Amino acid sequence: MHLFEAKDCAITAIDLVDRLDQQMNKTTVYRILDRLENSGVVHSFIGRDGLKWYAKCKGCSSGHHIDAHPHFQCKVCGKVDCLDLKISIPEVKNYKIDSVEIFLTGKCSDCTE
Amino acid sequence: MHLFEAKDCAITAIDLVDRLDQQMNKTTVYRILDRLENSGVVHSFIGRDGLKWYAKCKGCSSGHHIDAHPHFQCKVCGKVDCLDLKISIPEVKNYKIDSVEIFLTGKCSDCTE
DNA sequence: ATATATTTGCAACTCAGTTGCATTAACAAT
DNA sequence: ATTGTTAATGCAACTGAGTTGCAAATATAT
Repeated sequence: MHLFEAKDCAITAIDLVDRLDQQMNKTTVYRILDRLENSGVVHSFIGRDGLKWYAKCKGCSSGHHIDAHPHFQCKVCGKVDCLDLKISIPEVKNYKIDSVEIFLTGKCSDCTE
Repeated sequence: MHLFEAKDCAITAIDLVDRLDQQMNKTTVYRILDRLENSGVVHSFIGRDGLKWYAKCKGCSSGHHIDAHPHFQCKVCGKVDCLDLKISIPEVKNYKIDSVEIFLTGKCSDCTE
């Protein structure tokens, strides 16, 4: 049932909806994604185009996602990867920081000729 | 004409559209924002809700925005600020990084009781 | 004054995501 | 097994930010 989250890189919600079109309804996909996110199986983030991306969690727990790992989108092929990289955000005066989201763009190795 | 970008913190596109409803058309606002962004006067980023935010640039040049400064949204009041903070992203093997976008959430000083 | 290019307004459209509601499936309890 | 209750699904209609096409208006140049 929830097995379809075995993708290694990130995927957009609509992409999943389209891919599962034969098997289940749009609404159902969105609802399952919500549930998976709340239970800490996947995490989501918003790309520069405003689309919602999903990727499976490694170090996240339900309720609190460790969002500190950056996401990288290749400008050429459009693929999005979770980078296994720890970025530390310094304390900022007057701001109590709860969550961190980092979105990088550039060129992935596949597209670097 | 372009003077309305004197806001100190960030503002959403729709918010601007609504605020300027009496003075100009929705489409015009979006087009002016596009132009302002391309000419390096403002920069834009996408919030967790998928909305487009705009804020005026300090160290950006047209064509290449210095996006390395983080944006912070207060979970209580919803306000978004540009933080004057330089985050360095380490080199990552197999990834050529062009742009960096950092979105933080938490509590701002106004909302910390 | 005429021609050309740029800017604006309006309406209709797009499309990712949501909502309401009826239907079905899952699971208990008697 | 049968009824009752809860959760999961499907479908259609909606929402709302952002876009597009095109005509009208303004500006700029010749």
